[in-house]
Amino acid sequence: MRLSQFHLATVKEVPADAEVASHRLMLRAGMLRKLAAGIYTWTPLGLRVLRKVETVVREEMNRAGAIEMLMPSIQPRELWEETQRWEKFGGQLLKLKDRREQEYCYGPTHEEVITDFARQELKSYKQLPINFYQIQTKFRDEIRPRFGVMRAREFMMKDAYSFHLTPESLAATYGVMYGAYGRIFDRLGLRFRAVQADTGAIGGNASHEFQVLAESGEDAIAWSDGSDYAANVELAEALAPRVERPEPAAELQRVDTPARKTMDEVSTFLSVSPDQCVKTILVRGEQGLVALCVRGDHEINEVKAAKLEELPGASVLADEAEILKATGTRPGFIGPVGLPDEIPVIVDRSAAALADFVCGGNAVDTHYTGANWNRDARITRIADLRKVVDGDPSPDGEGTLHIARGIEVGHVFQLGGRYAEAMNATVLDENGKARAMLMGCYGIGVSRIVAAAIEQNHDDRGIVWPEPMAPWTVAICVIGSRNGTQAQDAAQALYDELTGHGLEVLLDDRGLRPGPMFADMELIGIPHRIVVSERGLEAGTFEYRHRRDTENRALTRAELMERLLGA
RNA sequence: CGGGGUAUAGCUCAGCCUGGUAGAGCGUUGCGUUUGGGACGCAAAAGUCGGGGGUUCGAAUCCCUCUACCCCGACCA
Repeated sequence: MRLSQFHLATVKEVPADAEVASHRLMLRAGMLRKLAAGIYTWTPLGLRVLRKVETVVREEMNRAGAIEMLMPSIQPRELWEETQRWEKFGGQLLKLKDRREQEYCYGPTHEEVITDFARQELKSYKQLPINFYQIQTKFRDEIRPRFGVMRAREFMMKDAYSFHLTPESLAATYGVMYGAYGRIFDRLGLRFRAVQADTGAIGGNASHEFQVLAESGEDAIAWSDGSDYAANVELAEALAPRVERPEPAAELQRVDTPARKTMDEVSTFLSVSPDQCVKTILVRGEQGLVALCVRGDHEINEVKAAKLEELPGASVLADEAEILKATGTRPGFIGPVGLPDEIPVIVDRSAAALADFVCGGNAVDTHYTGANWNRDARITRIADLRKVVDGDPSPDGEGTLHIARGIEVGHVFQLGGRYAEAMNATVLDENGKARAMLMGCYGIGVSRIVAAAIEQNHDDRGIVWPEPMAPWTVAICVIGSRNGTQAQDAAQALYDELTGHGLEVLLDDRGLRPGPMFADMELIGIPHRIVVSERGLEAGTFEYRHRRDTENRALTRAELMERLLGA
């Protein structure tokens, strides 16, 4: 590509509210233009990168035996009623009406559409297993879109759906997809981890997330330094402490703690370490209020809490009025001692191992000290309720957990029978009996990968693309082109030769001064840069510099070819 | 959904508190100089100050309202 014939749209300034590196750099490099909140135009430059990612994904999906297709982005309400997700999916579902008042949504995912397709197309177990995929624009009406395409509302996604007669077949395809995902992120040159994950709104059994490691990531992942265990913190199990609960040694005592509501305030005021305190929160589930207790230095894990049998369905934090009515106190002073009998008290494993602890006094401005389970406070049940923290033992018994941040770029699920059953998608088995199919689903955030790659690969001059994602592999910069055609001719010849070898080359023939030209090439992150100048030509060399280098090196044409084309 | 903020030239922003007829940098156009790390000079084009309403002799500026965008929170007591 001759740059004079392209639309390169780099800019010097970027809005003050572009916070993360990838967002700023994508705007500066002119890959993106914002159209509305969470909705972006991909410029010609941005699209080249997006296509690179798509290509790798497509090749690996095909290699793994998945079959590409394309489903509509607009989906009828009726289909979503069949799985009850028209209501359950929540505010992220963008709903639309046509001129006849028929209702639709813009697809945030395609389980319903593919299952509908499958129930019409697949009739026999002999057609199974089969795995369909598409690469397509999706829309989720995020509460707070941010960080550019990292958390956009409209985004590009690859989604695949497999169909099976048996759990063994599903597990086999799941394994194949898991392997394909690893290859995709390896090929793209990303540092990532596959972690055990919660299945969330989509539902199902086994599930892994593929997380690109980055400080700016919105997800927290727990990994063990003694094994290959890794899990989303939502899922990571917090083991019970190895020590037995000590015998009570202190008297239960009510103490005044005026206006000390938070754990920090209480522990400072009473000079007691937070790990000798119990904090209690009240949540309202479908069956009434439930008290959840964790140690003062721990936090409740909402995903784990939602799985408690005492809290079926949706639950929310109790409001002040409810708390006052049930306990006679306000938030900040709730404790397990003397709670009404009808409120179940679910205690985290670590909190349950405490003796002589501090907890809320169930009266405004008071706490208890010297409280003990059983003697002073009921335990309905002990459960794993808290988020794991750095330094916890690994759930597999090997090593210690650490917390890292990641950007979720892929997610694989074994969905099981849920959707096929709800939508009556069956095939006949060997005995001629109709059986609901089992499903797997496998997503990759194609546009998010572009942002994630930049988070991992940039410096103060701009983007440093992993080669497979770069918009071009080689940039040729011409210096002194106004003074004559010698350098221009040499650059053109070099361009022709490299292009002839199948390289994607960008020839900067804009005739700019060197400063702006180099700055642009570095900003947009082209891996290899060659400078063609009169000076070099006289010496019989070209000037070469890799994007990661800080020094130029003078190479002969042969040396240059060897470097770029391999031996 | 709650709270806060912003909206002024193509872009990034100042001006608003204290009302008096519109500014800067970058970019763009023309001419000249310059040509190895975001050059310089001269000249120029470019804004219904987000929309609507009000107060006032006079509104970018004060008030009301609508819209869009951004930030924080919305389960840690």
